[in-house]
Amino acid sequence: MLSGRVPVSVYENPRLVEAVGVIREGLSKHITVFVSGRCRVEYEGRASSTLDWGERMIMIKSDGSVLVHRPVGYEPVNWQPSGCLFQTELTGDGNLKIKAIRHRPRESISIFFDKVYLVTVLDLIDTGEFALHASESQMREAILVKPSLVEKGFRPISREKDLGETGFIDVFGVDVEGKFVVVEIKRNPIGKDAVLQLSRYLESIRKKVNRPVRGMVVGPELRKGVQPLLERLRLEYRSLSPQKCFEVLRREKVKKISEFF
Amino acid sequence: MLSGRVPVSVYENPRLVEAVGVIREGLSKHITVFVSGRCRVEYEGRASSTLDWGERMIMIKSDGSVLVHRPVGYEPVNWQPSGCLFQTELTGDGNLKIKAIRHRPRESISIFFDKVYLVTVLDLIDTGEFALHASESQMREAILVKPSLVEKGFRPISREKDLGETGFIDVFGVDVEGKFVVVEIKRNPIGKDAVLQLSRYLESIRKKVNRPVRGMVVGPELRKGVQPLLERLRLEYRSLSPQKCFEVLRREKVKKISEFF
DNA sequence: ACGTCGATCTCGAAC
DNA sequence: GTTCGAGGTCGACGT
Repeated sequence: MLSGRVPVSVYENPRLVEAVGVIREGLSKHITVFVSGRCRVEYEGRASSTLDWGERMIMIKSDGSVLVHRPVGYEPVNWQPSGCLFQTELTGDGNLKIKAIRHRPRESISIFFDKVYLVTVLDLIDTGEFALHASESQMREAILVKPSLVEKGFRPISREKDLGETGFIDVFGVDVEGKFVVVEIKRNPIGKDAVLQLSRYLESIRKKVNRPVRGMVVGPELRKGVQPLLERLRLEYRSLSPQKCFEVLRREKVKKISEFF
Repeated sequence: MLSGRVPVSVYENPRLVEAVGVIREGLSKHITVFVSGRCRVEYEGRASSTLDWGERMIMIKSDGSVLVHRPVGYEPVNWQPSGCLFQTELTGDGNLKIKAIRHRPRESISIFFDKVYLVTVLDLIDTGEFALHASESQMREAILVKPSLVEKGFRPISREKDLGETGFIDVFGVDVEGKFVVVEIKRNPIGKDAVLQLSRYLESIRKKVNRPVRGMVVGPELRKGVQPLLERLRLEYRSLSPQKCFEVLRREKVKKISEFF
């Protein structure tokens, strides 16, 4: 913790005029302001909305983003993405008004409080790294690191091959007999859409190369009803879980570090 | 306010063991718990993620949803949708652990605090109505109320017509000359995807009716490059803003009320 | 239960 | 700057 920094300051049941001062000061310092109280909200922009009086929580972050949260629900009922400018004031009829405006697109939300239960000003420091594992691109990485995840003897030639209008191929390679293999990777259960997409890719490639090309979908499982479609289109399926790929990449990382020393 | 209800209770810089008690009590009462402190987060489920140590804000709502917010960014860095079950405890190495588990899909997040700056328990009541104006379905409503928004003499026949595998038509009707008109409504600028979708709908309908059918996209504007595609496919465009539709519906509402009295 | 579609989607990358 | 696609998308609605 930095010397002298007070991470959290709390103001309980402030008068509205006091709350205005605290909120303005927090916003001017570009730190986080958390307000709870009775309010109504108006939004005007890409759409427009009104939210009648009720008790809620408002979070204003240092990057100028705003969240209005009801007591239930994962999503904020009203919000503003980062980059807002703020006006905080007492209105003529004695409410506390916070207005957040952004440009491009031009939109604003106005929050009117007639009672504030709590204002918290938070000066937080967060440099911790966030890492999401086993995404679709990481599954591709894992296959390039360890091609046998697809099948024994598989050798990748290129990744993310551009087919022009048709789209991209996840992995393109040759099998143990030298036949081309087009691999379509999915992190989620494979549906008909993915199979048809692969089918379109194959059609595009077969036009160009004029020799046998295998098509393979790779993912954690097949949705039901997809197997017959695969057979009809003469495509193949290889089971591969994101977790397995994560393991492969983790081992590779360890290997690289031990080679380095 | 309900007699005796204390909307907000604040605990500043509690010892972790005290924080455990307060959080458990809040969760058991199914009210909102807000925690700020130094923490790390692990997620395991559809994907997996790790978030290293840093100072953040955690919101746990009465419906069992969880949000982990960094000091910047509109979106939570980690979260859990509603319906979670919770375990709150001190770990062997003296951290405060909050674990939120949900089933279908099976996933969990674990939040480990080594310092808690603030625990706030909020017993909020929020019955205020939320109204969003000028959605896509409201644009359809407006067209049914006032068909001339599409063009003079247009008469709607049906809405949300099912085309089986192809999808749905927003509005289907006849023009002043009795020709069929298929209307595709968009609240946002119209891109190629919407035009191609309309084109597929038309193809499907023309097979069935075997007489002239006009296709029209209706929305606030055309994305650039879409005009040539419209011309090539012999489709039409009619400008209509969500705001205009909102106005039409508002006037209709006023009219209905005045007819009632 | 599963699948499709819209969203004040948000966010990031590519062009 | 705009456009395009992915997301632990979420949430609503229909089957």
